[in-house]
Amino acid sequence: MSDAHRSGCPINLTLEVLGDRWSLIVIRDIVFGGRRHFRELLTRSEEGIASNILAARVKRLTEEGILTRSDDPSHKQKALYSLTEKGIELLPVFAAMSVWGLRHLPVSEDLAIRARVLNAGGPELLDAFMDELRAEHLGTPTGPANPDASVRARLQAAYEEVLARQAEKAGP
Amino acid sequence: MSDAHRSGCPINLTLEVLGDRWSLIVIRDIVFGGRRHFRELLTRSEEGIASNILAARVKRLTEEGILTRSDDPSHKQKALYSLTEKGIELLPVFAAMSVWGLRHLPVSEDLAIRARVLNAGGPELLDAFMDELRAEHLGTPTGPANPDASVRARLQAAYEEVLARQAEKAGP
DNA sequence: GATCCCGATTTCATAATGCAATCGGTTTTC
DNA sequence: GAAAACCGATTGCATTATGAAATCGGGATC
Repeated sequence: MSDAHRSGCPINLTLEVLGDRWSLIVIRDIVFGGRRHFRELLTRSEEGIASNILAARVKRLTEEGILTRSDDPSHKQKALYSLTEKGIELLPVFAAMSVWGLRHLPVSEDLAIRARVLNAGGPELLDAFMDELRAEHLGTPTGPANPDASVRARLQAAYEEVLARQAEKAGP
Repeated sequence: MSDAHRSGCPINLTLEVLGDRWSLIVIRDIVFGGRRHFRELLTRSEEGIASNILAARVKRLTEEGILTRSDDPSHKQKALYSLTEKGIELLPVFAAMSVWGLRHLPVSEDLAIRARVLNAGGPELLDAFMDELRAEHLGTPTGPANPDASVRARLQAAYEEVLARQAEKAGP
């Protein structure tokens, strides 16, 4: 990482940090997939990231203050990756990208449902999700009247429902 | 451009199209800078893009349906690049990235002011800007009661005001 | 104590990036 | 009407980033 920036434009600086094919994929899997360990990110990735690329990305994202790395108390050599507030606040970027991809690119229905649900929920659902991530990753005490079903669980349920529907359509 | 996608996830597909250091810079200069010609994009770029990179990007973005290329009637060999609706609808992505960059990265005040103004205007200003871009790039008839000052002109004015203030502070 | 799993690292090939010079053509200048 | 400037690229070449596959040493498991 060079200390010299191409320009001080917010969009440019954001691209210098996240403008590649993998960084946001890794963060997406942590945010939406609930992955916290290296192996989870490596093996349960839709896109099949290579281990050296993943290692480089988590290192870089940690240096950039988007992730933090800590030891998993239950397993001495297991690293636990957590989002920082800086990382959690990428959620609106994901939301905007999802809306665009949903409208203009050939998304598969099963993987698109999460984006659809998240978008349909509006800013309120987005905020609720961010609060949930803060509780999970920062240890922030949960806010007033925590809903019984977490946002991620709701997104996951919607995803699995689509999968089940596709399976039953394909062959009973 | 390979036809095989890594996955059908909206975020992944978006990254496959725009996930590099330059694509969004080029589009940003067209959207916010009003650039329409190759030379303008090449020489008036804050970040100093190389001509071969720019050529590759405008070609790719055209193939992806984000830009269109046409002949400038006033100048036989001048190419005019226009945004498509697909390109115009990247504006919310820029907005989200700007907000994040503004909050978490070392932006320079002069280049940040546009992002601040656009963000302060909320969804209404964003929509107005998108309508303006449609009129400019798609030839769409302007909507009801077109405001006398265009959104881009307002952003530009704010930018120049900051520049002037900085100049006067630096040396009268 | 053999085996498996852990977060990486090494090796090597390919692709992207970046700089400088240049292209064939058009338009402007004097 | 010749010279100069400008147009959107393209080429050649060096450097850097990316990526796939195999592998690492150390702990955990049984």
